[in-house]
Amino acid sequence: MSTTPAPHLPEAVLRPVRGHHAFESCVEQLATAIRLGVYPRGTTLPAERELAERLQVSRATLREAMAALRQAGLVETTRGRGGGTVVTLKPGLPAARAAARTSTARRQSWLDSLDFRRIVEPGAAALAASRDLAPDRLAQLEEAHAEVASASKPAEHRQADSRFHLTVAALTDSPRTVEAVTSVQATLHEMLLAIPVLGTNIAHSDRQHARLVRAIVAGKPDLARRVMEEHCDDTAALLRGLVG
Amino acid sequence: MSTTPAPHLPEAVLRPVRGHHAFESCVEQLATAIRLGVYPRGTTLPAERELAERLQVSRATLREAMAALRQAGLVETTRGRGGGTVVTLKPGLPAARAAARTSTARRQSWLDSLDFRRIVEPGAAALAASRDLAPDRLAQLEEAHAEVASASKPAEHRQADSRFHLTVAALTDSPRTVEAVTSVQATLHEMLLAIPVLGTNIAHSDRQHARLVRAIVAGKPDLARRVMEEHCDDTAALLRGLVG
DNA sequence: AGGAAAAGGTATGAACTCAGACCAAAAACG
DNA sequence: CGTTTTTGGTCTGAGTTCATACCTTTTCCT
Repeated sequence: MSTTPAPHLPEAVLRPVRGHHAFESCVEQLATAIRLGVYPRGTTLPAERELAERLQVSRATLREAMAALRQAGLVETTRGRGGGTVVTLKPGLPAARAAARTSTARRQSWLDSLDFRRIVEPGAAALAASRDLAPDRLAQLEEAHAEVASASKPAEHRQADSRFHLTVAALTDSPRTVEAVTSVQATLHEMLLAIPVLGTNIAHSDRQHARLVRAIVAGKPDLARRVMEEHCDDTAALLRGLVG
Repeated sequence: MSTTPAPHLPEAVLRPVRGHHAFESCVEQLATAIRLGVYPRGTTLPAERELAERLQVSRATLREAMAALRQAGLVETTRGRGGGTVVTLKPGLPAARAAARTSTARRQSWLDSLDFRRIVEPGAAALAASRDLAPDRLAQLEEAHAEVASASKPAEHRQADSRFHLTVAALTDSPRTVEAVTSVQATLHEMLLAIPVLGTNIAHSDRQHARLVRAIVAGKPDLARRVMEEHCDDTAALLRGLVG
């Protein structure tokens, strides 16, 4: 009477429920935002009550997360009006390297991210280019690009690059797209910190960014997608060679 | 000393931590899998212990979710060896319609899903077409397509259609892609249940499915992507007109 | 018939999370 | 200079979730 469904779908569809330990999710999100440069060194995070509201957790839980960030040396906190929690992390080195040898599972997840990125970021670029963007939004894009091009130290360049990609995603006005790109950039950031940086790669990458900005500003979705695809392919080739 | 970051990124990047109430996430995932036809009527769900393992929750929590599904009339449970939990939901009507008028937030989320889908599903189709697929995987695809084409009642067709799209996603072997498509299909399913079905649309849709299958089997990523884009655009136009 | 195995059903104590109220410090404001 | 306001720090009781046992029912196999 009871049959079994074709096995390939259930296996693929059911995924672990994440978010036990709400405070871990908070730490992960905040640490990611800080490492990707959404909150650069020296900036102040939103007040605890506001952050708790945004992340939809109780302040108690958020504070645990903050304590963890503090202990990890990512932020420092001062009390009283005008106080708050300030980012102190220097962009380069820290954390993440701890798990020295990358496990097989980790590697699988990394490679998966490269595939997913190749879908999501070009799609986001095309969607952004198809939007009718107000001048101030285009200015955000140009500024993000200028920051990447002008970054001197590799670590700063890395953060500026993440910010640039997130800015492109934000131009889509699509929350789910932004979420996907954020997630992908977090993994990518992790991978890039694990390999040496090459000046040639950075220069090459910057040229692609410039082309991408032009395509988006000109409102050419197909071109924007192709440029971003090329960009993803180049990064992926580099990473697959060095971590795969 | 403490500056504030450019405002557009934090706003976009920080998203609510989901998964308070682990059992709600379980209910959502299982109900979605059942409604999308991953577990069609009459099939048996995996044993509680196995499901708990898969979803990474305790059995206690999973059982609460099962109780909810049981109470909602989606499943029935029998004890003892050979027993288990069987899907009893008839594909068509139930649930979801409760929230009659769609709130503005809901509508926003729906429109966002259409944008995100237009990125993810064509990307998944292209990736699937670029894989070197074993014959049995192609057979899964052909079978899923045959099920869509041969479904007589609209409700069954709807489930078969979801299964077809999930099968395409599964061919990518990319967990994150499958997750994205699953999520998108869940929202889409909800939307499609809220509008009347038209025979012409179904026939049109089936032709696009057929073209898609040919493109994937032939290993033509660009073609597969274009076909899927067209398919998404057509559905989106229909839905935007009827729910927007 | 009689066990072994597989499935759901039950129970318990520890840990986590929540909401809300309240305290303390420090800057801004009049 | 003192009051107000903003911000982090603290506490508490109720509700969830977890891990880990153990029990009951039913079927399959010898």
